[in-house]
Amino acid sequence: MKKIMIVEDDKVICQELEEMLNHAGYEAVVLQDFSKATEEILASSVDLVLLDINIPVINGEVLLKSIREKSEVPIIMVTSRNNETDEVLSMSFGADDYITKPYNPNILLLRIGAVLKRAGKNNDVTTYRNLNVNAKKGVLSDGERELWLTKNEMIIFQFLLNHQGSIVSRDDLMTDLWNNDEYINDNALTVNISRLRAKLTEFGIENAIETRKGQGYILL
Amino acid sequence: MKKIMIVEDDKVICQELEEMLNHAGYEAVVLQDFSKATEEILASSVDLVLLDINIPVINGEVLLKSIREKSEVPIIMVTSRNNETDEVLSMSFGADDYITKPYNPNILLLRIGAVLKRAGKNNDVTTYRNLNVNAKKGVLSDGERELWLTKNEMIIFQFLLNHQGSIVSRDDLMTDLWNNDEYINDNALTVNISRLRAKLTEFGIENAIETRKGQGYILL
DNA sequence: AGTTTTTTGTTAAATTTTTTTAAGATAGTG
DNA sequence: CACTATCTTAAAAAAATTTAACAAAAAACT
Repeated sequence: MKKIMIVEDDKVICQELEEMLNHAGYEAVVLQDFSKATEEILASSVDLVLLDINIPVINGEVLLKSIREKSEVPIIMVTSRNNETDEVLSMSFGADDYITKPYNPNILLLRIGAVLKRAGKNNDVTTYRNLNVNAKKGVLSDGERELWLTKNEMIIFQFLLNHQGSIVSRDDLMTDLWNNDEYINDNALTVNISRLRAKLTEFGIENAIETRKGQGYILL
Repeated sequence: MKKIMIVEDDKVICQELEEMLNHAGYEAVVLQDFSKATEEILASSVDLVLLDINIPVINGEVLLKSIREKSEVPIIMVTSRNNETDEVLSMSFGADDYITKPYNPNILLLRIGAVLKRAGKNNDVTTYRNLNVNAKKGVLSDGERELWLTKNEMIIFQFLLNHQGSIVSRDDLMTDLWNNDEYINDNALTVNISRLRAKLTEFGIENAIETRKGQGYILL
């Protein structure tokens, strides 16, 4: 479950947000002590921060910049309508999105979803067509069956997935796999690709990985 | 220069937008005929579409969906403030962002910048006439068909594209291809050019690469 | 620690795709 | 018209990739 940190001093709004987020399937956390905001947020390992620009003790934009120095955590700024330059500034300071108060709850949820989705590309669980790809467990599943990928197969698949639709050179894949530390027969890659393809075929996914001779591979 | 298609029926707003975008360094294009909107947009190879949800002839959301079926081109929806569900719906139909009318020009530019930046990570796509030349995918496409180039064909085409309108000597091309490492029959180049021409012809593009005897080739 | 199983890398032969070569045809130029 | 640069086509060659079988290494188990 995704964890969202609410940084907002109005107790009423805070509670409303908390309820709404919990109701929408997130785990809402409210920042208590604004004086140690940066530290608390960094330490809390949340998936997203909802940050009001008007908070006591520390200015919202300052906090934004200070978080950005240390972390890439997605941040949505909450700005007040009467100050449009806030929005412009926030974005250029590294916010992922902003929303003006008072906001429509549906839109807020939508934006949270969009930002998380964008950020989630660095995550453990991704999907490919009808497959769930769980990197941590090293398993592919289509709801019915599960199939294990070996370490190398998963490395390759993830790399292709992160570059889906683009040609990925064999060199890049080899660097990703073996980091050029040791010399490895470049056919080892071919064999691993071949094994990955065989597993995808077991799910009925064929020709997902195309060969572009002389250029690399491309995941369709 | 990034090309932006404006889909909007209010002539005044259209002109304002056009000026603003041009001033900001974009190339603005205004859609003229709403009845063939999908086709025109797909064929125009723009980098972004600014799509008003309230347009005549075809409903904005329908158009959005119809474009999305064929293309990944970034789309920002322009919605009216009094109808908030539009925003929610648009996003779920595949828009990359939306903005409510009346909008702050700075914010619009910011959003355009953000969306283009996000999109730009996926492909370094250039265009040639009605063709998209996607180096990462190694394909040419005209919206309908896709055709991929081999390594050498892509090298040549990119080189010509980078020097479009100028004569490129055969020697330069050969250096670009083989780096003068080894001796290669200079007819190899001719054959490669010939094959590239054949592929362009499949898109109906003929005489794009002209021969200038004794001097080289020129891409028109 | 020793055994078994799984994963990974290697090799060699087979296959596929791309590139080069070669040779005759075509077209521009003086 | 003669000369040369370029084009086209098909066949040959080269390069890249695939596959299968096996060996080595790593991991899991007893």
